[in-house]
Amino acid sequence: MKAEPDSRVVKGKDVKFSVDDFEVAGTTAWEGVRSYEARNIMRDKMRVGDKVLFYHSNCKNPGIAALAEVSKEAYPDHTAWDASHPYYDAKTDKDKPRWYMVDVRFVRRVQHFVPLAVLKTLDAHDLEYIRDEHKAAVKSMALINQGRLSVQPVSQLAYDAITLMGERGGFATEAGAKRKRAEKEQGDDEEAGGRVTRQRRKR
DNA sequence: GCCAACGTTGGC
DNA sequence: GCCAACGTTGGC
Repeated sequence: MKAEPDSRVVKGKDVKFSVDDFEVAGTTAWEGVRSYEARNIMRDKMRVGDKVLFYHSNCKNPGIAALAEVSKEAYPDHTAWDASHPYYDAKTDKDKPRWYMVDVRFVRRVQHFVPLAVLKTLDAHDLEYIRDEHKAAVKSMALINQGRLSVQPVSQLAYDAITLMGERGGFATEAGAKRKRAEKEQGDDEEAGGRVTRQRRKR
């Protein structure tokens, strides 16, 4: 589930909700979702106790910041009927709720923030605790392939991969990852060069 | 600030 | 119901 950690004013109200805000709130109603696909996931799939990854979105360093869980199943999102609310929807009436929300309970921060940039380049990071099936699961995440969906399903394996990363870390910053990739490329070149040299010597 | 991806709107 | 135009999301 994605939230924006940076201040952004929509219709006179700040829609910021960072991991700090979440920790202070403890439990929060996931108001303001106005996408049918995201709504359907909340309404039809989410059940009390389901694990949640809390994601920092639309910010300098997007990624997973905390673990949470569903604490109340879907009920109508009343903010859709509040004309002063940033996500007011004039076209929905109270007799026929269109938008729903669930309650989500903060569990804990991840020890190591898991940047989207690292998830996108997992292959380059060589984490000893990440298996190929983890990599494949992360690669097929909606987070990577369907950037706009703010509430989305996570497979068990992708969840395992991300929680492991959150516990164990060991991945470099993005700058570090770039350096590592560059080094790897250079190493490959030298290796290739070495082979050519040996072949030449043989001849 | 740019722009790709994707959702919504509205003319026909 | 098609689809072009337009708006929004959100990473970079």
